[in-house]
Amino acid sequence: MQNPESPKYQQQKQAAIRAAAAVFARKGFHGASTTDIASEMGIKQGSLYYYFKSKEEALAEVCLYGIRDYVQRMEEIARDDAPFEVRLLATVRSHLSSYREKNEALKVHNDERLYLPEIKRIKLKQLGSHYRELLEGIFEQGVRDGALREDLDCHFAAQSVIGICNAWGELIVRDPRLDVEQVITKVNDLLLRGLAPMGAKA
Amino acid sequence: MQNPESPKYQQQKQAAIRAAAAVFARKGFHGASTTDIASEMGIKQGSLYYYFKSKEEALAEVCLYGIRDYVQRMEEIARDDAPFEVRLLATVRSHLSSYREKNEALKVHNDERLYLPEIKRIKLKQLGSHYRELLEGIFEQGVRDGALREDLDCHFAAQSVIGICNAWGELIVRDPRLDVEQVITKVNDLLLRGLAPMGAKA
Amino acid sequence: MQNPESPKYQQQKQAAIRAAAAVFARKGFHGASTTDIASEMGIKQGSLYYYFKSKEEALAEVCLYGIRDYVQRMEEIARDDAPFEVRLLATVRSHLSSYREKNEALKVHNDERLYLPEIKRIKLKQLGSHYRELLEGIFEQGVRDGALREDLDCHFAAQSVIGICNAWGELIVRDPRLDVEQVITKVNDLLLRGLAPMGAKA
Amino acid sequence: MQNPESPKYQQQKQAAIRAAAAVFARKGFHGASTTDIASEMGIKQGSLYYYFKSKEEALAEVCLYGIRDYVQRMEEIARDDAPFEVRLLATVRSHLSSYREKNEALKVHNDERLYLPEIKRIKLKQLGSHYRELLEGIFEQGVRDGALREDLDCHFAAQSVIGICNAWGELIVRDPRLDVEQVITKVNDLLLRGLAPMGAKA
DNA sequence: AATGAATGAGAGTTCATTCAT
DNA sequence: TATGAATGAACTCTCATTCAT
Repeated sequence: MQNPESPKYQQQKQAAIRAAAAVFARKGFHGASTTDIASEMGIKQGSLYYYFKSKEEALAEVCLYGIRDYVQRMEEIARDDAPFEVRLLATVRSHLSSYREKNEALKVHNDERLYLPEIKRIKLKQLGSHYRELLEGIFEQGVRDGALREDLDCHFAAQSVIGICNAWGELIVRDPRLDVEQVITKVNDLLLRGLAPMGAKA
Repeated sequence: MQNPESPKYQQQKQAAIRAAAAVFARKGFHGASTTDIASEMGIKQGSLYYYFKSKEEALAEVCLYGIRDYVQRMEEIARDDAPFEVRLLATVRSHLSSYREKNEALKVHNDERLYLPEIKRIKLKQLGSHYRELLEGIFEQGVRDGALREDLDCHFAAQSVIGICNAWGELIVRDPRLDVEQVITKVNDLLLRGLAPMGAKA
Repeated sequence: MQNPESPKYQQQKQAAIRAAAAVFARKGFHGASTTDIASEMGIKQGSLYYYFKSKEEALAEVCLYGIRDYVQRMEEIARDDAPFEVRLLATVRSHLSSYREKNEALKVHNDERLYLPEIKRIKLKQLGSHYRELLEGIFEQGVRDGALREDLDCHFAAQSVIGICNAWGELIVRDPRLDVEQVITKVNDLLLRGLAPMGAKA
Repeated sequence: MQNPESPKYQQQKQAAIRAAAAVFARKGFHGASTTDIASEMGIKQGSLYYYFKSKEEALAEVCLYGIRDYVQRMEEIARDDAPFEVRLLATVRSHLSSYREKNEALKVHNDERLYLPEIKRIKLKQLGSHYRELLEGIFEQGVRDGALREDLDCHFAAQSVIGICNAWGELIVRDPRLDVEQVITKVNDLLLRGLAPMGAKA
């Protein structure tokens, strides 16, 4: 809207995005009202429109906010030259701790982004694809290094990692008592070694 | 509401549930209107109330419908006395083919059931817990049989299986070209053996 | 909306259009609220949307209603093979009595139609142009017959007739005590003979 | 509000009135927003209230501005001792060139003044009546001088002149290519001599 | 002299729900 | 068994207005 440099404005806008994320995560996009969001951040409903042009735009901004540094962290992991096991663990940790540490924006991105019109989803799609490609690259490297099976379907593997992390992410969000670090370890272990005992036949 | 035994009524009621499932899956509970549901089944909006007392009840019935025979199939699998590998595969197959074969009700159960008031969710919770417990039982049996690692956290494992199946289920629903049988095989394999090559150190 | 054949629906829709016309005439399009319109026709605000998709559509329908038989009457006058003086009088009479007899829709058309988006104004434009062309045709015939000056600018004349009639129309609407028949006579006379005495030099 | 004498203030106030006139003319009183007006004059919305106590007051000032020197010019014409034909032409010219030369305030006065509360319209009414009376006086003088028909209804004539001028005024505002001087001539001629050929019977 | 920020009232619109028929 | 008609509450969004700075 106005002077987007004003620090006060920037700060409030951030608060608005976080409030929207919290409410969307709790009630879903259509189930959440702008009154909910406004009162979550302690202003009146009409004032919300000082920060968002529309409820839909609020969703767009939350989704972007949710996925942005999630992708960025993956870029760092991909850039890093560590062995596969380290990078997988980093990936799982980054993904799962997003759900606990930061806020609910990632969950909102996963669950509600489809309610955005195609055109507002382009950027999100790019980021999502980018994430998956980076992850696939890590898997391909893992195959070359012998850290993964030769016949691995890297696309399938990447989707599965994302899927299982999102599933546990939801559980983490819903149950605040869950020990995230422990979940991270177990997910990582499951992904690497599966459930069967070592040396079991295929 | 009268004559709820009449076969015509039963038949239309089923159609109503399926229509609601389709629409809820597509637009979410709050995003779907009763007009959407009615027109999906080819009747007028007001007529819906002949089959559902309220929109919320429609959701409840869809969720129940979605999870009921999903649980039932799990009961059959659990009752069966097959080796663990067979039962895991059966579980994954049952779960994933639900998404393709039957209808969208399971997805609706997963994504929208939280919008039901606590009281209408009791039955669903029971069924869900029952499912998880059956699955955990299968895992425990697998541990005893030596088909799974001794130190396996069976609760974690069950949740993970459910999570990864739901994740792939969403992908299956969204992309009709996916080869479900292939996904089943790969998911099953990933769960059993993980991504690392055989004989890799822990 | 629904079965547009239902006589009840048609009847109520007419009432809605007339109510909207009255309110728009009184308060202008932007100054009128849908609550005003609804209460003018004795229903609740939300129910208005059973008859109009939007307030804007209500305006469109009022305008169309206002101009439609106004044009139609002009077509009859144009078709008729009467001498010019008769047809001019008929035109003025038709135009001015519209304002008194029928309703406020013509005034709304004149004053508010510009608030419609271009696309909803096409039909109105056609009708308006048609009206003016018919009137110009009458003037051209009058020139040929010698009832009008040879050098008359028929386009100018038509616009002027329309303009002066609309101006008196507004006065008629605003002041119910005005004797319309007398106004008709005087306007007709002014148009034909002007203000100057007979035989005055140009 | 302080220092209303400061020349800068006076200048900006004039700009505000002109901006409001332009916007009201384009969108109507209710259709125009204070943001529109502010941005038309290049300031921010809140700053408008430095010049107007309220939007309604802005309308009042625009109307007054629009009609004031319109009346004043009429006073000059009335004071002048010219023959009737000269004064009529001067009247028409003054009225129509207002629409082109000055600004949109006169149109706003004509179309929107009724949205002012009775009390704020008193002054306008006085001015309008004064104008009409002056014009009627001119007509009465014309009758006495033999420049007009003996039986002329001067009130009717004055209203008609005003009406036809306003009608053409709207056309002038809407179509910038119209040759105003030509319209003036033709309107004047129509008023004086009517449409019929010289010497036609009544 | 002007603005950024906020507000509260009211707008148009949608929609779950009811009910006579 | 189904529908047309209506309703009232909730919702998103706009906007005139205020005021500290």
